[in-house]
Amino acid sequence: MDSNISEIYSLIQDLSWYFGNQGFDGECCEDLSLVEYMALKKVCAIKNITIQEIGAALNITKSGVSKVIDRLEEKDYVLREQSSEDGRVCCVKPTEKGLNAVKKISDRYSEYLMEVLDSIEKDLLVNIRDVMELLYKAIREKGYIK
Amino acid sequence: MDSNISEIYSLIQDLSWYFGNQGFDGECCEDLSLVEYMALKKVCAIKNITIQEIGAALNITKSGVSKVIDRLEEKDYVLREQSSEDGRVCCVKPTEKGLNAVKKISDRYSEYLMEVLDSIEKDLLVNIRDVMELLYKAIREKGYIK
DNA sequence: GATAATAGTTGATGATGGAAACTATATTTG
DNA sequence: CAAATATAGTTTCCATCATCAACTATTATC
Repeated sequence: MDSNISEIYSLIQDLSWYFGNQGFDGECCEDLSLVEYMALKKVCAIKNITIQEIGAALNITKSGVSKVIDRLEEKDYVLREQSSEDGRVCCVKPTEKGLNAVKKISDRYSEYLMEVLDSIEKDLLVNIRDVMELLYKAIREKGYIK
Repeated sequence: MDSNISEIYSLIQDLSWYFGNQGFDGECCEDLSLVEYMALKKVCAIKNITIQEIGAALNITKSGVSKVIDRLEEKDYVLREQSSEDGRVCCVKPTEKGLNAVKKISDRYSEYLMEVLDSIEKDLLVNIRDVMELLYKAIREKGYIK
């Protein structure tokens, strides 16, 4: 086992903890939980996304997604709409409030990251982005660990 | 706002989702939840760690940690021991089973990562590790986002 | 048209984390 | 040294939230 791999794994895990539920504090995110925010991001990113698509993207059951969308709809971040092509399908769209919230939270986190990476040189920053991108794409292609 | 920062933020968040609760599946991890595993890792890494130290490391309350340790102790992954120096303090130690579990799970994830990073060159791997390390250290120094 | 398949919702249940009250021990103070 | 205060950890109550299985509504198949 390449020791670099073990170290990378451990670093990702610890990093993930910071950006997971424990690091994601209600205060900086309006009234959104992490999963609500993740779902909202998908809704904003993909036009007319369905319940099951959100579930596939976030690795949660359709039942779980349905309730997340309930909450988001109740708080006026998204709207449900029946698909005109298939009456069984529920298309989810962001409201103006939803779009704004995603932007605001994203900005807040970026600002935090900017402070964190303050002393780091520009070209190294590009390198970080490239590395993260490569890593994420590879993992996404591979799918969730089973 | 440097667009690299926004992209890095977004990548970390998505990556974190994979390695957070949603990607951490009971099947590959004995009977441990993510928080249980994270706590167990701390217990294995730091000799005679206390409840509050675990809480500080994982950003959860002492009440929460107490219950996580309850579960870990019940499943025989850790032991509680009263500190000889201060009777109020509870030192937590891993059992043999606990040590083995951490190793096994860590290996399982590393194996997954190895498959993911299969096609990547050795020197780029070192680069990835360095970047992740830099990022993690910077974030840890900064503390949790508030 | 009847049957099967599919998308989404709902009710019951279980896991789990936080706040506040509580216990036990240690430290400070008069 | 006894009382008051502080601290570490536990427990109780409660809120959140995800899953499973059953259900509804719609579409596809035969």
